[in-house]
Amino acid sequence: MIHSLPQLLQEKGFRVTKGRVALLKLLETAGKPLSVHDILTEWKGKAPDQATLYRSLADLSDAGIVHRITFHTGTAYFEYTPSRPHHHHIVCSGCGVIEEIEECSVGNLQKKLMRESTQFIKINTHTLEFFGECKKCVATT
Amino acid sequence: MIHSLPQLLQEKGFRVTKGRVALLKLLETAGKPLSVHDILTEWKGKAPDQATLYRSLADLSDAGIVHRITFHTGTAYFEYTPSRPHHHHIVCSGCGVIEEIEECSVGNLQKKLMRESTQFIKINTHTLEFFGECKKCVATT
DNA sequence: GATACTATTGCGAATAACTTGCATTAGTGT
DNA sequence: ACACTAATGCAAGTTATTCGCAATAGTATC
Repeated sequence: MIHSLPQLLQEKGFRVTKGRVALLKLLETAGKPLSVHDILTEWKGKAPDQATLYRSLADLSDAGIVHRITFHTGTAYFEYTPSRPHHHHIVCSGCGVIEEIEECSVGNLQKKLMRESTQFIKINTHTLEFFGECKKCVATT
Repeated sequence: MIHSLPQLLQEKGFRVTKGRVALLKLLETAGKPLSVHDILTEWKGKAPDQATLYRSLADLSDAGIVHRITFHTGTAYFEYTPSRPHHHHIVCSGCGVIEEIEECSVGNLQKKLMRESTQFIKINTHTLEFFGECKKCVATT
């Protein structure tokens, strides 16, 4: 870890509050995307208000410290980004377990699109998610 | 068009109702993904109840006649599938305009994942969406 | 350390997207 | 024409997320 979490917040111009440090620590430790619901239950009693949570996540997301993903269910998940580079996921349609995929092979396609598109000039980002069934769920079907 | 819309419904075991035929026709004619909100406003007065709409779309989606996509905003969009093969989209972050992408280069990655994943045995589908800025929006920024 | 300035928080209510229960309507096969 | 049940409409409920506003707590300055 290059920066401490408080440093990271400070550098991005945020105030170093207990809540935000704890939120980042939680996301960092989780090592997988968490939904707001996940975060609230993980935190039990001492959880911040959900409005605060949404606002914090929005701010941190704008600053690039966390990454917001939306799976096909439509609910948002958040990941701590500094420690992990661009990557994607496979989600199990049965139990919802998420596996991380390091490889991303869409770079070339993206370049090609930018050259060929009639309407688009700039492509900022992309999402790529796979859906399937994990061993457990295949076994119980 | 190989099948008429009523035939299509019938073959999949659905009843041929005015509403569902009209819904399919709307989606087919639109030629782009529509949200439930889009559909309701497009239809103005004679629109079906939204509960009916959601139920119909779920049924048609299960039957593979329409395809459900979720962009990063979290709201669901629906496309008429029979006339168009597997494809993806670029969405403009400014105005929301959607362009279709024919090419899909993730087949190899998907095969590789299935071989290498420790948890996943089966991959059913994937989503790939690009986000960027269209000419108009780049110009006005 | 006291003070001022404003980002951040908590609380309550509001909104958007979607779902469910149940009685009614309308396709479908006989 | 009749029976059977899928499909619909209506009202209410749920879940995810946002907003307004007053209270609180970092931060910089003195």
